[in-house]
Amino acid sequence: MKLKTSGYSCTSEVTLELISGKWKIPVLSLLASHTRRYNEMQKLIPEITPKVLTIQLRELEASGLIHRKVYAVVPPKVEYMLTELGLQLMPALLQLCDFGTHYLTHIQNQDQQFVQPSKS
Amino acid sequence: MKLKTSGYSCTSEVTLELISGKWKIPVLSLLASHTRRYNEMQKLIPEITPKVLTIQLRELEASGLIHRKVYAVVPPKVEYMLTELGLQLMPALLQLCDFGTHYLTHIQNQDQQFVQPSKS
DNA sequence: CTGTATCCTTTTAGATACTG
DNA sequence: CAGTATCTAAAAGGATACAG
Repeated sequence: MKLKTSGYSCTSEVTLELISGKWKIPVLSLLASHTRRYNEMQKLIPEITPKVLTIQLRELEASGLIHRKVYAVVPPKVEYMLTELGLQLMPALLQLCDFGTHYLTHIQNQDQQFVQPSKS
Repeated sequence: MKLKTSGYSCTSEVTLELISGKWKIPVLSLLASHTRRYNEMQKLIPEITPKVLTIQLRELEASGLIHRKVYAVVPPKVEYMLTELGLQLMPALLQLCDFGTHYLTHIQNQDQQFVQPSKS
């Protein structure tokens, strides 16, 4: 996932590209509060396979949003954490949450219009 | 692209799903300022093929972000515009732009560190 | 003018087994 | 523990031609 350097109609596409990937948001959410180890994330997101987890982590690392800290010990120990840049992404992510929440309630209320109130 | 009703770890994933698609942001950007006709958008985004443009428009319509207004005339006339909900998405989109811009300058400055200043 | 239909390529993710 | 390797499936997008 190398970021294009041109051809964007809007810089929001850059951000979108950074967080596009089925497990990027779950991973970033985990790292928002804690430093996490590989194994730990696998357990917290049981549906993700090791291959895909590795890919998502490597892409986030390559884009500079997270840092991979390797300890030279046996057995291996690797910690992942947000970078300063990754931390700066959080407000935008929160706003996406806000709209997502708004959207879900909006959709729900739309449905309600077609539900007949019970005439008790 | 039917929206899942559960299984999100965060509601930002809902929003992300709504705007994921190679041409969704360009389309939304066009509609942010004007009502647009199909043909008009094809000309403004020349790289998009009619099939894909139709798919993206239909998905945005299905998710309630845009409205498709059909005039019963010959030759056909169809106008696309943001819904109220689509309009409410704009602040989040702007914040994605902000971070995207910030990200690009950040990356650029990182590169600069490896450029040796010329010793004239 | 506003699309559809068909075929093909690319991208992304999942299943499963294995390794330093 | 922290990954790789291989194979397969599904989703997304592009090229091109055609239709009401």
